[in-house]
Amino acid sequence: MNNETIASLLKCIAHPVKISILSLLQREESLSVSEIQMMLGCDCEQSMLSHHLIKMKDKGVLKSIKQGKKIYYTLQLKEIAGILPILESLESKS
Amino acid sequence: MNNETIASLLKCIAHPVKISILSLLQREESLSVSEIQMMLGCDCEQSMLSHHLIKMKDKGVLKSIKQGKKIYYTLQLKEIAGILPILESLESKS
DNA sequence: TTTTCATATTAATACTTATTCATATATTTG
DNA sequence: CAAATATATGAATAAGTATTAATATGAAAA
Repeated sequence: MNNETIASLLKCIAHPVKISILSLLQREESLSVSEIQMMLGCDCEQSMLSHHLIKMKDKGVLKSIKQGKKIYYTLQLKEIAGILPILESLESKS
Repeated sequence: MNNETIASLLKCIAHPVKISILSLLQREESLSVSEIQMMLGCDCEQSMLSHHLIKMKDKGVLKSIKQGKKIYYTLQLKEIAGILPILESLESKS
């Protein structure tokens, strides 16, 4: 991946709610939108959440499959799982 | 680090030129602004570069020391060095 | 076959960030 | 001290992104 692409990927996930979503999907393999919403504890409204998910899907970070009226999202870029723990373990400075 | 802080850190480095700067500083330990500018091969103008460096310094990603009329920048958040290789080794999809 | 449930889409607005340009500051050199 | 060098600062504008609200779609249930 070149720097251009790396930057646009980071931009795409650089949002607190998106980070939370990624953490969830690291542990759960596959979750429906409404499950994610529950787990986020309503600090994200339906349409906002949908926007987040779709953007990450477009960038190839997530993928989704439809099952009945639900849509299940999964980590597609598994390597993301590698960078989150590094970040989480940092000392807070700002 | 909480998700809020992680997000703001990622946001801060999510820019192609900033990624390049970080790569350079991973290999070189310490570089002056003008050295960085040379190495970037003029796809970044003086004041733009200065803005980038200062923003990363403010977030604690870089630190700087002054020596004569030059200012040397160094990686402060060394752990960044851990996430770049992961990203660089990804297959390009967008 | 109408209602309900789960999610997506669109458009408008508000916010944030990037970029540029002009100028300022501090240090060294002649 | 004047000129040159290295970098920072600030303000203006442009460009991009987030947020919200209203509506649409599509599948299942009644």
